[in-house]
Amino acid sequence: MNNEQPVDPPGKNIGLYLKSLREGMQMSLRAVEEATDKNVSNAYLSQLENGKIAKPSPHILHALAEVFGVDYSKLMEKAGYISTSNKKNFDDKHGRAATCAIENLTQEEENELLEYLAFIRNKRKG
Amino acid sequence: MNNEQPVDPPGKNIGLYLKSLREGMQMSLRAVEEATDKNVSNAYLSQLENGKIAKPSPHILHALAEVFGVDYSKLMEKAGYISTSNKKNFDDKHGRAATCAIENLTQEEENELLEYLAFIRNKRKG
DNA sequence: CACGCTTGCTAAATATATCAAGCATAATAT
DNA sequence: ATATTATGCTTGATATATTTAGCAAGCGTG
Repeated sequence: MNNEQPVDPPGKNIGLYLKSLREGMQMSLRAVEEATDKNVSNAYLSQLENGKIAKPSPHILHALAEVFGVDYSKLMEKAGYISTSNKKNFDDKHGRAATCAIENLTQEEENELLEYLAFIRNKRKG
Repeated sequence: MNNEQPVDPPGKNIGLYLKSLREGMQMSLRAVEEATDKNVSNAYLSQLENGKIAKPSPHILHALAEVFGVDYSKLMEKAGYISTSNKKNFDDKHGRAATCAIENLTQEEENELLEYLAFIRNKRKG
């Protein structure tokens, strides 16, 4: 049996994720550096986004999570610090639905996203 | 008001905690090393216990948590990766409806939604 | 005592995260 | 056109995590 993993290069997952977050916010690398109060250098963020960092420290992830307004635990997961089973421990221990990938939404945001999701799904058909 | 923190020396808290755990289990440093499948060397554990390590990687903490049968998040907290306020975030942030209505996204959809979310959040700031 | 073995620890070596500085190119202003 | 700036990226340096090898003290046994 061929058991090869999709061979995610070590930090590729979180890298692309962080990049999409930053670009979504239309922030430059240096803007993020500023926003984190210099806690994350632009150089480092670049390497991070391009999958050149294997194990970024939680402090870094925490700073970025705050800037991007996403869940710390989400970044920890993408960084490989919380396997899915672990995530269950982290999150679900206090009774939260572990299945949703986009977390930390206000009700309003959730509504808007649902609307947008409908839109892009529809668009695809045509 | 006297606001002094107990000035915990960097790794002292978790060090003593780990040591008490290990001794409680009556395991030698090398026994723990074995139990973690060599994921944590005895030498490193020694330094850890004696407060000589500032930021042990979550992987290490995870391995130890399993051996000692304690909560990963507990160790993460002792290591300073989850401040008490963060812990609240970690655990009960989703007190807000655990109903995440946005589920079953393709990777592509997720990325698009994240981008859009970033956009509307940014827009809001004005 | 001498021998093997265990234990906690440390020193030297290696690996990796992180940063400051700088490069190249594209955009923008003068 | 040219100077200025913004942006993404690479590089060289430093700090620190983590490992391998090894020491010194203790312990039981022949």
